[in-house]
Amino acid sequence: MNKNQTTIVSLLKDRASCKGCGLASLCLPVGLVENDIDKLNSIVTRNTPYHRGDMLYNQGEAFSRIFIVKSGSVKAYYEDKDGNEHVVGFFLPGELIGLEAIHTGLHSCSAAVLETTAACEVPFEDLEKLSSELPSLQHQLLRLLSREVHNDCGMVALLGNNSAEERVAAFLISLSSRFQQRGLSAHEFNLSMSRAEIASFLGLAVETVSRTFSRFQDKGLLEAERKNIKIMDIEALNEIGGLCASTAFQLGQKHA
Amino acid sequence: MNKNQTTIVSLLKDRASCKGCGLASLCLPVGLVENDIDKLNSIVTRNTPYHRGDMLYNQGEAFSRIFIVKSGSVKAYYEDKDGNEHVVGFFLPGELIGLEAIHTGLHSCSAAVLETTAACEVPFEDLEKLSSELPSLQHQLLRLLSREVHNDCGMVALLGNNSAEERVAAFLISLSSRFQQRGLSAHEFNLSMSRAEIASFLGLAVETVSRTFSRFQDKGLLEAERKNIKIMDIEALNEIGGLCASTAFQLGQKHA
DNA sequence: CGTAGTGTTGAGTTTATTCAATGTCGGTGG
DNA sequence: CCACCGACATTGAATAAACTCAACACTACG
Repeated sequence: MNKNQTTIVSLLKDRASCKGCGLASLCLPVGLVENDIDKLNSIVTRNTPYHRGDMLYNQGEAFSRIFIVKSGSVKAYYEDKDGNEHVVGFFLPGELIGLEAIHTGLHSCSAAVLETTAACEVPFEDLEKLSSELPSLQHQLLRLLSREVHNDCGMVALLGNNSAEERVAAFLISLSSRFQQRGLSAHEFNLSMSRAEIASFLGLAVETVSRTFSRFQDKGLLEAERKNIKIMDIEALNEIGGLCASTAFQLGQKHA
Repeated sequence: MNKNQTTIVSLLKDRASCKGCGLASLCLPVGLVENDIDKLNSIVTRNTPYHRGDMLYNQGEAFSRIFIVKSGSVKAYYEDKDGNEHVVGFFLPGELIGLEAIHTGLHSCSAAVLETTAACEVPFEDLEKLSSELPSLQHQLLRLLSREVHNDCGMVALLGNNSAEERVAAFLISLSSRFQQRGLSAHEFNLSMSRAEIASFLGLAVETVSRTFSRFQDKGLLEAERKNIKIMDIEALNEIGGLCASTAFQLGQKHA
């Protein structure tokens, strides 16, 4: 991981004015003063918690606002003409949801909450307006969009060229590093998504994901007890999921 | 295709001040007046033509500027630790190159010119500065980044869930529609990329791409004479490469 | 306690891959 | 001008990886 990618959350987490506001992702690492943060705060809505199955938005819906995950997790998925669901990303705390819709003004996928989740929303029009007043906010917004592009490129490379084992390893490493970034354990965590959702995201069959978990377990790389994952040998996983390890690609992570 | 996605190129192509300047993609469909376009022009460098094999930037290099394709084509690819090349996108006229690097400040992939190509470059720092002065330019920049995110989501969905035939069909349809957007024929065009590059991008073996072309030809869907492609039955191809047809996803197209 | 949802495991099949051979185009030099 | 070479493309046959189908296990929840 790049040093200057250090999440803004950690940099701001003890700033009284921003503590727990969920805006950390949008506050530039440097540059946003208290006064600016107040302005940002004023356009943000803090919603009551969402629950498993709640929708942040639906495919085809008009785009008006983006969401920032404060805690919990969300999946983005696309439903094809036959009604099959295809997961295109997972969002963890600090990540932005809905950026794919700016350009058309319509959401091309749906966003569903995976577990009890706190998220705030920002009307995009207001955010855009504020961004032109605050160059550092504009900069951060561009960076977050770019990060998304970057991560998606990594996914394209992974899906295009890697085996089931490599995909699963890369996925686990990505989650691990994202949890670590938020100050959580990099070695033990809970999966909020089902095997089927992981499979869909990685372009594999459920059975293949399950088998791969088992094989990793047999090799002593991890211990998987349903949703609970304990990574025992992160080095070895890194070796297998080499693509993202060897580059700046950070898979599955949708935003900073 | 969405009506309000109409390319800016077409909207601006007979504006004297912007004609052939390559900036059409950045000029907001509405909102940028002559004076603003002059400002934009002043930060843009017009390079002498590039030739097959020329690099716009290399993986790992520091990010400083973005490129806009005026004519020709460019591939973006990522080289893994074993030296294997993985194509992550193709850029056609009007599209922006290098956006993936904003967030880290380093290019995570390389951009190589596929045929004689004209492209201009814009220092990103200047572009960012100008964007905070011109809200409509900021808006357009965000839209272009979002479009990239959107398209990459489509690629993830395609690579994750579709067969070789579906991928190749979707790829051809994407090219066709992009050529059409630029006022070229949607039914007959030249591929500037090799079968190997297509295969890498679609996550297939060269042989599979070749066989798929042959099968489409046998079915009368197209006539492929090496680089020259004639699409005979675009409806049927649309049917096969259904993913992108049924949604707003526009595969492989990196930017507006 | 039973049921539905989710996850795991096994067996056979399918799809795309790999390996290998052959064909075609475009350029270069005799 | 033609022959030759290398890069690229196509085709065939055998292989391997992941998929599908099917059965079974576990857990959670009513």
